[in-house]
Amino acid sequence: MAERKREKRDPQQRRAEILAAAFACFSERGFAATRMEDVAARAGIAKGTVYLHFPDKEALFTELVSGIATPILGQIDGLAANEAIPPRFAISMFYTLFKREVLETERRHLLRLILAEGPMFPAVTEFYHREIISKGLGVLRILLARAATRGDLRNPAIAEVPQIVIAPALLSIVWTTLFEAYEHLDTQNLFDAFLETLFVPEGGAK
Amino acid sequence: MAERKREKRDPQQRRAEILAAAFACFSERGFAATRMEDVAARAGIAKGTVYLHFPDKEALFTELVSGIATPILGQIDGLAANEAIPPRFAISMFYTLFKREVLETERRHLLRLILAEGPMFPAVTEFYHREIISKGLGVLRILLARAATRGDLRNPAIAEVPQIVIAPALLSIVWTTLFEAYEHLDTQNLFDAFLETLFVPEGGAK
DNA sequence: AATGTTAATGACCGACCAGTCAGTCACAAT
DNA sequence: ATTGTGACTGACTGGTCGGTCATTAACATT
Repeated sequence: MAERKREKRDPQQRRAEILAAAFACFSERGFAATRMEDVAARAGIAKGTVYLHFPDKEALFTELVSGIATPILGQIDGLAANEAIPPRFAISMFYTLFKREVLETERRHLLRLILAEGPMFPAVTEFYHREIISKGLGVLRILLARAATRGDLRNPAIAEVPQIVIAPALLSIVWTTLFEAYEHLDTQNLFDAFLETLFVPEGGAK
Repeated sequence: MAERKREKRDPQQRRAEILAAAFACFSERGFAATRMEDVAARAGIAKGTVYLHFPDKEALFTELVSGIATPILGQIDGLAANEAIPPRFAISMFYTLFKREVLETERRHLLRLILAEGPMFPAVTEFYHREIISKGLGVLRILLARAATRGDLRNPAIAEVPQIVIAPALLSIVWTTLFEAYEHLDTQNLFDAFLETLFVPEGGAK
């Protein structure tokens, strides 16, 4: 039954398969509860093979969470570059991007993983702060400052606390991965209502 | 050295000591990484003794997280009861209460625990949604509706998404327990700026 | 003082699992 | 066909830890 034949692979491809399997396992069971054998089985290989590609469980985990994040980076700071884009539109795009690329994909589990396992892996937390949070806040700071000078913000003071923009995104992640089963949250509505609260209504800007 | 003598105790007190020790251990290392022996040692007793008070590790954990939350409940819905209290003030008090009773105490670790271990313990998640989140949202819904009819809200539509009010609180928990070491977040400022954004400025109300 | 009662102890058991490594097999080179 | 290479395998090891229980100590009763 399901006789698994030995099969050589391109190392890159094998690596990717292991990472994909590891992602699935870690996502649904957490770091501690995931067994290396589970990962191997999911990747369709033997346990020992995993160790040909990653030194140990922790390395597999950290490489995984670091690797998945990087691709998103490019998209983010593209938003601040073009000064012609109205700040409100840019932040709206930020939410849309977040929704489409994270919240509604398997990547949302990655974020939960970082929230959950972060304290156990300071290196991962530090990496995320440096590469994602810090850069994201930088972009938001620019956008909010621009919005403030244009008179687009109902409360210009929030330009000093760009974390506020992240708050609904964080909430949506936590809600959908914890409470969605008990009570639905309309994230689109959440983001829309929040944007409408931050920015003065249409026609209010000069 | 430190010869530990046998010592009988009032069962209630012993229980409380074990729960306190368990809270400390689970908070700082998570469920999986905490050993029952750690808990026992921290409580100053032998491992077997823990099992005289709790059937197993999981029961200890769930009882712990359920038990600590309950006391906060009373304070919360006191805020909605009195109609004379202006909604803005009530929500401001909500943040103050949250800051003083959760964010700046050891209880903040409890919240992180639920975020982190929640998916592993559906019973706990369900309990929290039912007893805390759901009730809290109910109160917020009332307060926001009241504020909307008084014309206090810059964007009345948020009365339909009370989760928005929770978002900054959630962010503050996650930030302080994950990123505070790398970048400070002034939570008072966060809450103040957010309140100022939600509500029309002084004198704007009727 | 002797006896009974019960909380407390910690050595022990067995399940579990990260990581290893001697051996195997697919494929390439000759 | 034969041989060499190294990716792959999975039984095994060493250690860990949740949970048990025979024993012991503290206290109560007589």
